[in-house]
Amino acid sequence: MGRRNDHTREQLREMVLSAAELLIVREGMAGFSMRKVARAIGYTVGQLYLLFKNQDELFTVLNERTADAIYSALLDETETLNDPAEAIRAAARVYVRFAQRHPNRWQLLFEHRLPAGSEVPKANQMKVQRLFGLVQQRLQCLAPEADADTLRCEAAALWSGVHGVAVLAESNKLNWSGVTDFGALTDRLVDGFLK
Amino acid sequence: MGRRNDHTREQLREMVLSAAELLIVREGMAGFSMRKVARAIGYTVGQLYLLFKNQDELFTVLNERTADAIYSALLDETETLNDPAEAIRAAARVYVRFAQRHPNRWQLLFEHRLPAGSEVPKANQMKVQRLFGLVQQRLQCLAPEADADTLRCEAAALWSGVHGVAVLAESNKLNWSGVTDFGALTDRLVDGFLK
DNA sequence: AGGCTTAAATGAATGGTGTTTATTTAAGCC
DNA sequence: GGCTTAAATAAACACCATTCATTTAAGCCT
Repeated sequence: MGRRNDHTREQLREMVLSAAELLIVREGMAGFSMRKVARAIGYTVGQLYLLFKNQDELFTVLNERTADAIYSALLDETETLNDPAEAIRAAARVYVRFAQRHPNRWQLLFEHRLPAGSEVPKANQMKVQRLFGLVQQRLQCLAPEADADTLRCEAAALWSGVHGVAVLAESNKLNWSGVTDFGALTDRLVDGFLK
Repeated sequence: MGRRNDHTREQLREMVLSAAELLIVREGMAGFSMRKVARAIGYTVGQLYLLFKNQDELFTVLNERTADAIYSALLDETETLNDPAEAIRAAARVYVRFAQRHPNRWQLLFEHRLPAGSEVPKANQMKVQRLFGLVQQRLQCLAPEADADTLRCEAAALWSGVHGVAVLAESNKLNWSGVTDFGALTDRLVDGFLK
C-alpha cells in the first residue's frame, strides 16, 4: 500500500508508543522488537523509522512516560500528608511498590543504556530528578536549619537507599536474606535514616 | 579443519571465558557477541556451543567470577579490621568502588536476566549471598543482643541501601543532586544507619 | 604401515534482529 | 484527468544466537 492517511502523524506516534509499552509490559526488553510493534499496529517496520529516529529514541520517550507515572503515583500518595516524615515514608513505599508491580517498565527506565557517546536527553534527566526533588523538599521541612549542601547529600543518601530496596524488590538476583516484606524493609531503612 | 587437540576442553573453556570477560569489560553487554568471542580465540562459533550450552550459561559463569572478585575485594579490605562498624564502612566503600571501576562486569552480574522460566543457579545465588553474609556477620558483632530475624532485616535494609548507592555510582541515569563523591555518600548512609 | 573409530572442529543453514532506501501507492489540487 | 507529493511498503543489508550435517585428524588395532 502507499498513502493511507488513516491517522495523523501524532496519532501514529501515539499508537506506536502504546503498542510498544504494552509489549514491554508483557515481554520485557528481551521480548521486544520493532517488528513486533509494527505488526501490532498493522504497519511495516519502515514506518516506525519515519516516526522515531531509532529504537533508542522510542525507548527514551517510553521512559519519559514511566518517570511521569512514578511521579504521579508519588504525588498522589503524599500530597495530602502534612507530616514530612510520614510523607517520605509513604513516598518510599510507593517507589518500591512501583518497581515490584511494573518491573519491566522499571527496568527499561533504569537499566537501558544508550550507545556510548550519546547522552540521556535533558528532558528525561529532569523527569527523574523531579522524583528526587519531592523527597528533598520534605526533608528540608524536617531539618530547616541544615544548609543546602548537606541537605542534598542527606537526601541523596536516603533516596539511593530506597532505590536499592526497589532493585532488591524487582530483581530476584539479590535474594540475600529471606526478606520478602519489602514494605517493612523500606520502613526500616527510612526510619533508621530519619533519626 | 577438524580435530586439532591444541588445547584440552578445560583450557578451551578458560580461553573462552577470559576472551568473553575482556570483551564485556571493553564493550559491555551491548557490544558482546558469541561471534566476536569465537574470533578472539581463533575458533568458530559452533565450537563455543560444544563448550557452553548457550550465551546465558557463559554469562552465568562470568557472573560467578565477578561475584568472587567482589568477595575477594571485600575480604581483603575488611579482614584486618577489628571494629565491626569500621569493617562495615570499609566494605560499603569497596562495594561501591567496584561498581564504579568495573561498571560492565557489575551490570552483567546485576542486570542480566535469564529467559523467563529458568532460574539463577544455586551456586550463583550463594556467591551473591556470601557478600551479604560478610556484612550480616559484622552487624551481629555490633548488636549481639538482637534476635536473628530483626538482625537479618536490619542487615538487608543497610546493604540494600549500599547497593542503591552502587547503582547510583555506576549509572549516570540517577543523576539526582549533583553528588559526585560517592565515598562520602556511602559513609553518610552507613553512619546514619549505625545509629 | 594401513585402516577404523571417534572426538574435535567447521561451515553452512535457519530464523531472528535493527536500520536504510528505492519504489509504489493514493490523496488533494489544478 | 493528470500532476505533485507525502505516506507506506517491500526488499535489502549486515548483523545476531543457535543447530547440525559434514569434514578432519588423532589414537588405536591389526
